Amino acid sequence: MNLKQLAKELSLSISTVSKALRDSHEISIATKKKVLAKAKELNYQANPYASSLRKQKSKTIAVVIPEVVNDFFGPVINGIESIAQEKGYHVLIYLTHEDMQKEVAFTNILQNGRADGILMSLAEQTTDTLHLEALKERDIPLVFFDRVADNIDVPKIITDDFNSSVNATQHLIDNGCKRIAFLSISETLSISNKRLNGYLEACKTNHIKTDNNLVLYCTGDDQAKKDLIRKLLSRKNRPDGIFASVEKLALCAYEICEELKLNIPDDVKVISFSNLKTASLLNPSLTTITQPAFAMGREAAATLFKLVEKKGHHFLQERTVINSTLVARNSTRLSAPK
Amino acid sequence: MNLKQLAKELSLSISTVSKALRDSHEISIATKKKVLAKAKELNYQANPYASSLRKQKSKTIAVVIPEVVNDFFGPVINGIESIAQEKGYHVLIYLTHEDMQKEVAFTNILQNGRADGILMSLAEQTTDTLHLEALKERDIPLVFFDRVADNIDVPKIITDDFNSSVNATQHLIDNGCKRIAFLSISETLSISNKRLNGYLEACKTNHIKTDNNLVLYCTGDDQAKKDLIRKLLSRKNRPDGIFASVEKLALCAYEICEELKLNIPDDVKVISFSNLKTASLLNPSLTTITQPAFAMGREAAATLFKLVEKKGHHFLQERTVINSTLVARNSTRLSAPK
DNA sequence: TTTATTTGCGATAACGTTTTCGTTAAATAG
DNA sequence: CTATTTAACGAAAACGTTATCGCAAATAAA
Repeated sequence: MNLKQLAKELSLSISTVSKALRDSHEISIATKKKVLAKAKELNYQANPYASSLRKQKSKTIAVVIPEVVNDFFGPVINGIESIAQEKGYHVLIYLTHEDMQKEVAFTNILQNGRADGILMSLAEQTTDTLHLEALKERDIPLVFFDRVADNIDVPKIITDDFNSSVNATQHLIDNGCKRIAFLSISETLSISNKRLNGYLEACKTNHIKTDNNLVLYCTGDDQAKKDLIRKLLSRKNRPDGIFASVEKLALCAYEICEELKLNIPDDVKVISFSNLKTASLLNPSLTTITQPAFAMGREAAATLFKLVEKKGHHFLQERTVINSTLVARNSTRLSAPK
Repeated sequence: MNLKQLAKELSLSISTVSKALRDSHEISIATKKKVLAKAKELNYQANPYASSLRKQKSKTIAVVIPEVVNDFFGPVINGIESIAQEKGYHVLIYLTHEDMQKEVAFTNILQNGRADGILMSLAEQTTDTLHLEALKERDIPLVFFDRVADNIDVPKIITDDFNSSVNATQHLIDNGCKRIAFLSISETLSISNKRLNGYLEACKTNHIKTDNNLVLYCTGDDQAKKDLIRKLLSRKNRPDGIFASVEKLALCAYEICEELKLNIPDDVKVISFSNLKTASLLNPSLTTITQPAFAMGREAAATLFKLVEKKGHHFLQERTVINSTLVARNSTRLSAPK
């Protein structure tokens, strides 16, 4: 069922039917009604590809993220999707699995207009940003969230990584930690470094010794991450506090502690950036810095749509910060003195 | 940058360039090389909408699921996406949020050829299936997974719901439960009923009394679900075992137990269909029936592509069953006799 | 040499929309 | 009563591909 057939059924021209369906003022109300009725009767649906081709707009956005089985990216997608639904947009999803090669491949694919805009959170491994510049050059609307590329001049939706990290570290210190390890995911990612800097700052303020051996860059697969953490916690002078910059690392730490029979929080306290739904049900419940994932998703999508719809293109804030909140639970509870 | 411009640069016709890019045998190797080189140089990317319009194929599949913040649907998406990536397909995602109206809206939208095929898992609330029949009528390839519509004649990827439920119930009984409650999500969904029947069967076999009051249909939002469970666990003759048919209900039960100061597993044992990554880290660790989510996603996608590519259309198995595994943990641990 | 066949390429017609322009007839203005 | 505008519609040209032809020239077969 296409316009041609519909037009024939109505004994009208294609253009009239098309205009009627789009509620053009050129068409009389009477014909509009007839057309609408017939369209509904025959269950006519415009071909999206013909439409997109002609209008050079696809009503589609692309979301490029590292993974989806994740209590941060999941709610972000919810946020994005909720706005997209309101606007009648479609959402394409691309998972990099933390692989920069895939990220590059996706951005290349997305240079051909398949999506009207792109929402993106970088892979751990992403170091250079040529592929992102290419998108910028092609003038494809782009918005980063969470894991942003600082050097690319597009809107970014982030949380207050530095301050949150200061607070998290302070929280560990306040609860008695003297030797705190920081678990990072990347040496290059801006978000990692901001969090690291917050940690370093808080240590400095509190005259806590920082040590390169206490900063772990946990890359690779789960096993590799766990091996690193196991080594850290097996040292003679192991840390008494762990600050995980992402959720997965906190869970790895939990598993290793169980394996090594280390008690959380008595032997080692754990705090993490995390949106884990089950944080309060863990053994022990996990103290988290919870990011406003859903809000970030909504904000990112809303910002992207402003770009796509070219309204005040140049007045968009470069970066939008939505604060995280620290939720203290048992994994950082003050231990009774021995 | 389009074919026309590329052709002009090469002093060739549009059709020659097009064929060269698609590696047609009609074109000499020499020209092919020239064309490929120029295309790479000018970073030419075919317009996907023009292509789709012409070929009546979009290289896109749609995934319609209830939610994404979920340790079952998340891995399923991974599975789907992994196959889609191999095949060079794009993935559209639509979230129903368990709302049948949205499910209907999405299926209507997807009747216009935007996607070459659809993967779907029904919403809790989905009762009638007219919207699904419509898809079938339009001959749009469709594959169900997990939450399937039994009466629609398309391939279905499921787990052994009945047997798994029998085993789960038996596990509770073996560990001392005499009075087991079943938490369901829907009165109509086929998957819910299969799981319920497995539970009923096991109870019958073991001469355990079943009682309508022990079967809870937990619909509505989280609060509503919790209210129902709270009421269940506050009864004078409360159950000593809970079988949650989905993960979320197990988590609600955990929260209510904490609220009511009920000890798991001593006061009440809990088992659940669940793919929770943190199941082993919970307090207490949760006994689960773990579904092969990733494999189901891959299988569903692979099946869909067979339909889309029309190879042996009619020889596809109606239903593919991939077994779940029961992982016993502390939430069902045999309690010491009082 | 003549006749077939193959090789390599170009013109052109779709695919189903949207949109710009005409074109007519009726309504309004002068 | 003419002149001009407006209202309502249709014809046709895009949008960027792909695929079906057609057509030479080159090669092979007779």
